[in-house]
Amino acid sequence: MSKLQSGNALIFRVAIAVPIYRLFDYLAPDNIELAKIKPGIRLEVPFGKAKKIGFLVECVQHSDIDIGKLKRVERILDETPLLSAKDLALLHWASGYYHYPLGEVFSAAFPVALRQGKSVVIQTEKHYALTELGRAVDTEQIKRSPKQKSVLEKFQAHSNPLSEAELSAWNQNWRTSVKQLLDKQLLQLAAAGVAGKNVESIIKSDALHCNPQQQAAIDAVCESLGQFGVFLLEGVTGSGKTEVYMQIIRAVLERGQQVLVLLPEITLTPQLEDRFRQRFNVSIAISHSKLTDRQRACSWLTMQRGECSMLLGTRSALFTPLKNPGLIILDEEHDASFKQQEGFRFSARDVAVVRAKLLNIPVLLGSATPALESLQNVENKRYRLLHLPERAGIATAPVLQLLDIRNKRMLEGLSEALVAEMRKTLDKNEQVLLFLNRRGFAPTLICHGCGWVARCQRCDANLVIHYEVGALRCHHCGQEQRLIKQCPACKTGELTPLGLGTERVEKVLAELFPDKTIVRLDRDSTQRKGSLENYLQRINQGEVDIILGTQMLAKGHHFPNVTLVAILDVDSGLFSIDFHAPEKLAQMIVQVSGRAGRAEKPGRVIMQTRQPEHPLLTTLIAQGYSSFAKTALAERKEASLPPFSYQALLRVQATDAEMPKLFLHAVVELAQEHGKGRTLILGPVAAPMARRAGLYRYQLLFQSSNRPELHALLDVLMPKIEKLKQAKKVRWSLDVDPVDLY
DNA sequence: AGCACGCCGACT
DNA sequence: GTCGGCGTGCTC
Repeated sequence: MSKLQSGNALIFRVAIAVPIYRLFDYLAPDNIELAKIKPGIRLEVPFGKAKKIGFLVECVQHSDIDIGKLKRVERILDETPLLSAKDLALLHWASGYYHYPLGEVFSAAFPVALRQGKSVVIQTEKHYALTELGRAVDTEQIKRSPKQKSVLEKFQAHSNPLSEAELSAWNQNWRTSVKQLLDKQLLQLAAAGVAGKNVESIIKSDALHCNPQQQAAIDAVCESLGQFGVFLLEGVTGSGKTEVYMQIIRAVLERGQQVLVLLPEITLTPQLEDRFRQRFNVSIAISHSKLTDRQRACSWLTMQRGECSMLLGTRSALFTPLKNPGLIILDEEHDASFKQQEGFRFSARDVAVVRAKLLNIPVLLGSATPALESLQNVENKRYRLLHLPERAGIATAPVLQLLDIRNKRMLEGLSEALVAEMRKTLDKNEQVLLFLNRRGFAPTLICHGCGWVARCQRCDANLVIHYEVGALRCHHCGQEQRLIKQCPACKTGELTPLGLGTERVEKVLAELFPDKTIVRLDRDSTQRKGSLENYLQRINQGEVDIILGTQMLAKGHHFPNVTLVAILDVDSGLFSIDFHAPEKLAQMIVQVSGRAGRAEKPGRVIMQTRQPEHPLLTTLIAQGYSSFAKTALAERKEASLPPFSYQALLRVQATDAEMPKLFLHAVVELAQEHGKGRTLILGPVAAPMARRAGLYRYQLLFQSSNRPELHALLDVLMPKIEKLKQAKKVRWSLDVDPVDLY
């Protein structure tokens, strides 16, 4: 009976956001207009006991499941798909490449509200504009309400409407004032600014003059508008990358097309946003994790509808649909935060390239320190290199030098030579920036009497001393306990802090330079909202003499008054088991050195090292990043490491100490049954930190010189891994093209 | 992932 | 005698 019916039944194949490597078949709803049913539309379907939102993948005539057992689609949520056929193809590709369930990939592409099935007519963001009255009124007339006055001045300073997001970015408490100004008819609701074709309406302020290399880069990308091409824009800090971006963006906007700009971190969005807003007269949508779901949904929808021509966002904004795509820019393309580190572990850089290919548009990758993969792609002629070799204007590049600290007396991580250099700089009323990538006071608390060390209960790691809050903290699981005074093992020995953290350096700096203002910038000192901005402002106003900080200093912020940068402990990056470490270290050194100096006051970078002959350091200093990259790539090739081979890392963790290993042994067995071809299977081995947050961790590395072969093996393996009985007792995930191996 | 079903310890 | 622990299995 069911077989007879199956001949003409209409079946929907649906992707649902569950961690299952399979689609689900449903009976089509009754009375549907088949012409309107397109892949990508959202559906509400019964799933187990609950209802879920699914995405239509295809309509078919036949199901492998007995037709009598199929449930019926409850509701069709979209008239038309929210994603284009090309973007749907992108999601299919990503699901296949990252071996991640299609439903989850779809889910990641949609904003929260839409993946929960909300209607697309949801509140789009309101925009406000001055009325005629508001334009004409003198703000002095309302000086008795200073908040309203400042809001009105904000509007008068901008010629175009302001969105809720822009107002929130400017001042958190704008709503009351705006409401009062609306009541006074000084403000009105406005339509969002749409990209015009007319030049006057796009450009607000003039372009800067470009040097020939900048112009060549602009021309190269502009000639490629309307077709696929990958451009790697390599230029040091101050070489004028942003100006190149803006002039290309202008050309795209003039074609009436949209631009997607991706940045690695939220802290960098306001800076670029400001520069874009000063230049362009179009509305700019923003999308990053610090915005509310509603704000993100709004950005997504306005781009999808073509109501906005520019989107500035982080990794997760990559999948935002574009009604009229023209260009993708990915700034700081080497940055590891473009790789999602849990769940759907995609690389925004690599997916952006595939997306540009599908959309037939150019993609522009920018960096002062390109990823080795990207440089190899230049070598392969897959990417085209656009080089900006000098600092724009008259700025000169900082000088890098090694400071040999072997057998030198050290004062809490500072050599006498460095302190002397700091004094010289400070005496000239210039600022000093010290870089140490370890927060807290000291990374180890050891007993001088018996050798006991404060260890984390839940991780294979030492607890870090945080004197300021009187605590011992684990930087891996967040566990915290009171700082103890007496050794719990021998009860007699003296507890001594071992090693160096920013708190400790701050303390010694205060002793060495009692009359100088010191600011420490790390995760602990900038936790309060707005405090980083506050410090940065004080630094650039010259109220600060010495800046001390971690990784967070390496990105984006520029300190023109800093003329001396010191990297206190460059050696800790030289000896890592991860083959990516030298690349990361070189990038960090170049990025940090880019923070300093300006035209008339060039910066100097001192690196304290006990490895002054280390080839990484000497090559980087004597010949620059490009030469370092060549050497590093040659080493990778010699060792058959990426990008000369392809990797996927299977990670496992469990509360049970033995299960992860047993699970991976079962996986190896599966792979052997299937014939692994030329793919190497390395492991199982314990993860470099074998226990973390109470979980035991193991991993298995797949590596092949042939990418299709590797993926063919994973294609067969994944559904089988999912069905392994051991799989239910562990948490496992596959990381394709891993960027850190632990 | 959720959410049920299903067999073994401390409670009104 | 039940409430509920989380082991195991399933979702079209």
